[in-house]
Amino acid sequence: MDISHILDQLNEPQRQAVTSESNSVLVIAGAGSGKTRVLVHRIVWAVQMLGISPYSILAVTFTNKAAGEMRSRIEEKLSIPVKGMWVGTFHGIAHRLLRAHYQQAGLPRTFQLIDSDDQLRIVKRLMRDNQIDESRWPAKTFQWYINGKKDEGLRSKNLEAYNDKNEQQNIRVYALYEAVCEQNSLLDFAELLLRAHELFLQNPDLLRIYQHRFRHILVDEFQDTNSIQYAWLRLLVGERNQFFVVGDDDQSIYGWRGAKVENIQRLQVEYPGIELIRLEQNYRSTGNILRAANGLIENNADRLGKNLWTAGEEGDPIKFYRAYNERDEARFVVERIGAWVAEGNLRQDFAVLYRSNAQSRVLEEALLMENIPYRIYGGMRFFDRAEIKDALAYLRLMSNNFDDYAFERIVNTPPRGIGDKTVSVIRANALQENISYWSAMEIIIEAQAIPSRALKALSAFQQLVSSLTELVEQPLHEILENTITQSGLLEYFQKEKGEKGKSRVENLQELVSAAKQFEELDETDLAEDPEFEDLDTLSVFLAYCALESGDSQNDPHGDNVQLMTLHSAKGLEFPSVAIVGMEEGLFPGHQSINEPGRLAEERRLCYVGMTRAEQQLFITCAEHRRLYGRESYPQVSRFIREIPNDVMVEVRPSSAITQPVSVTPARPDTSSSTGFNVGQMVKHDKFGEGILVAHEGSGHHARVQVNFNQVGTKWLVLSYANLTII
DNA sequence: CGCGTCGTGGTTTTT
DNA sequence: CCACGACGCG
Repeated sequence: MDISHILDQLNEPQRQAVTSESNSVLVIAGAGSGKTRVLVHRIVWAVQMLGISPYSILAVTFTNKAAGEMRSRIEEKLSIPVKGMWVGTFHGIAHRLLRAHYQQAGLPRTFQLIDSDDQLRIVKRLMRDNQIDESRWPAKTFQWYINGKKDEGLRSKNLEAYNDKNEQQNIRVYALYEAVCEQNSLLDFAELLLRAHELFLQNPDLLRIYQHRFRHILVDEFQDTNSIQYAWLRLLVGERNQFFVVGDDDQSIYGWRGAKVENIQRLQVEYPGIELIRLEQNYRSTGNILRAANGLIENNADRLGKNLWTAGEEGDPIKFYRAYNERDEARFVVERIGAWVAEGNLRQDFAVLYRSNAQSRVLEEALLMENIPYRIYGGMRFFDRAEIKDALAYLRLMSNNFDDYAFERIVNTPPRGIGDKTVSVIRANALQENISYWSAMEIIIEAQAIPSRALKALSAFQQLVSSLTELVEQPLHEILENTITQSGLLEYFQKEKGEKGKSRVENLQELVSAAKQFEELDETDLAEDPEFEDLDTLSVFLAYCALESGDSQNDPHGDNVQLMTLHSAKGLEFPSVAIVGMEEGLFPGHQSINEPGRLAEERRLCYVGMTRAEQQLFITCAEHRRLYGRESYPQVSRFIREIPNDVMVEVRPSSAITQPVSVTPARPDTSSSTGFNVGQMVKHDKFGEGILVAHEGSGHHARVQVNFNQVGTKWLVLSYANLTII
C-alpha cells in the first residue's frame, strides 16, 4: 500500500513526531504549528502503516469540538469509519467507563450527571437546610472549593482542617455535598474524573483490561490537564503503553481552574525516556506577529523554550493605538474594521479580543452605530439556558422520580399555583422521613395534608408527570414535544412578551430537533458500545445534554465581526485581530500584578491572543477608562513594552504619522493647529461646559471630543460646534 | 405570583 | 455603571 501521502504534507519535526517509535513522546507544539494535524496523521500512520488496530487507540482532548474535529479528520483520511477507537474528552471517556462498570464504581445503573448550575443549587439548598449563612459564606466559594479539591483528587475524608475555622466549614460543606450527591446518585463534572480514577485504583483487574486494550494513548492540549486527569492517564499508560502527548506550555491559560502546566515538567521526570519534539514552524502568522509574540513570551521564566518562525512574509508591523478613552478605542477598532471591509475582506475575518466580557459593551455600541454586524462568542450555551434546563428537568424527573433537584426546579415551572408554602411542606416531610420529594408529595396528596387549592394544583402536577412518564416508550423527540406542550412550558414562554420569550420558544423547538438528531445519530459515544444497551434512551440523552453543552453556537452565522474574550479565542485564528484594553490593571488584571505565577499566565494569555492573528494585528489601550462607573487613568500594559520595538508602530487617529513605540511612553502631542488643547475647559451653546479630552484631524474636518458636565462625552466638528475656551 | 425597589459586587470557561 | 439577587408589596 502506498502510504507516502501520509507524510508528504508534513515538515521534518512533524514527520518525526508522526513516525516516532519512542515509547513516550512529548510534542511541544507552538501556536499554529499543525498540532491537530500531527495527532491525526500519527493515528492514520499507526493504523495504515503499522497495522495497529483502532481498537487499541485512545485519544483524549478537552472539548467536544476538538474531539469531533479529530474524529472526523481521521475518518476522512482513513476513508472508513473508525470502529472501536476511543476519541473523546476526559469527561466523556470517564463517563463511558462509569456507565460500563457502574457496579464496580459503586454507582446505581441510573446515575445522573449534573452541571455546575445544578451543583450550585445543591450547595445553596444544603446550606439552607443546615443553617449556613449565605451572606457570610457565598455558595459559590464552596462550589469553588469542592471542585478544586476534586481536581486534586481529594475527597472530604482526605482533608484536615486543623484549627482553621474557615477550612472546617469548607470541609463540612464538602462532606454534606458528597452525601447529597451520593443519596441522589448525582455526579458533577469533577466527580466523573475522580470516580474514573478510583474505579481503576480500586479494581486492578479492570485497570489491567484497559491497559491491555489501549496500547496507544494520545493526549491533546496536555498543558491543560489537572492533577486528577494526569493521575488517571498515568494509571492507564502503566508500564508499557505508548504515550503520545501534545501541548504547549506557553498556551496554558487555565491554571485558575486547576490546570497544571507543571504536568509537562512532571512528564519528563516520570517518563525519563520521553522523546521531546518541538514544532516551531508556524503556518499561521506573519513574521512580525511571531517576533512580537516570541519577544513577549520570553519574559516568562520556566519555559520549555520555543521560538516560532515562519517561511512566509514579514507582513505589516503591529499597530499600536493609545486611545484617549474607551470610546475612542472602540471608534478606532471600528474604523479599522471599516478599512478592512473596504479593502474587500470579510467581516468574519476580523476578530476583536478583550480580557473581560464587560469590555464588549463599548465595542458593541460603536459597531451598532456604524451598522456593522457582529457576533459575540461565549455567554450562555444552549443546554445552559433556563428554558432548556426546565424541559430537561421534566425528563429527569420522568427518568428518575427521586431526583429532588429536578422536582424542585419544575414543580412550579411554569407557575401552576404551587407556592413556596407547599414546597416547604414537601421538603420538610421528605427530610423528616428521609424520602424523596416525589414520595413526600404522594403521601401529602394521599393524606390531603394541605389546603385544597394547593392540593388540587399538586395532584395536577403529579398526574402531569405520571402521564408523561407513560410516554417513555415513544421516540425521544415525541416525548420532548409532549413534555414541552403538556407541561405548559411552551405556552408559558409564548405568552412572555418581547424578544426573550420568542427566543425561548425557539430554543425549546430546537431542543425537539436536537432530540430528533440525537435519535438519528446512532454512532454517539454512548450508543456505540454494547455496555450502554440496557440504558434507556432518556438517560443516555440526558447524559449527552450534560456533557455536550452545545457549542453549535460556534458556527459562524453570516458575515459578522467576531467579538470574544482572549480565553475563548484559544484554538481559533483570524486574518485580522485587534486586542483591546492593554492596560495595567485590566490586562494584566489587577489581581495578577503582584503574583508572579498569575502574571505569567496573563502573559501567556496575551501570547495566545497575539498568535491568533494571521496577517494584521492591532493592539490598543485607553489613557482614560470608565469601568464600574469609576474613572481611571491606567498605565500602558507592561506587555506593550515587552514587545520588541522594531515590529510595532504606534498609530495616531486619522493621520499618516507612524513612529516607533517609545520605551518610556510619552503622551502624544496634545496641541494642534486648531487652537484647542486636550485638557482645556470649553463651552458649547447647547451642551454647556466640559473638558476637551481628544481631538483628531485638521482644518475643516478637525474634530474634538469633549466630556460635558451635563451630557457626557461627544465628538464635535470644530467648524460647526462653535466652542469657546473658558 | 409577579412586579418593583434596594443593595451589592463585578476576570477568565469547559466539562 | 449596570446586572443580578434579595426582599416587600399589591
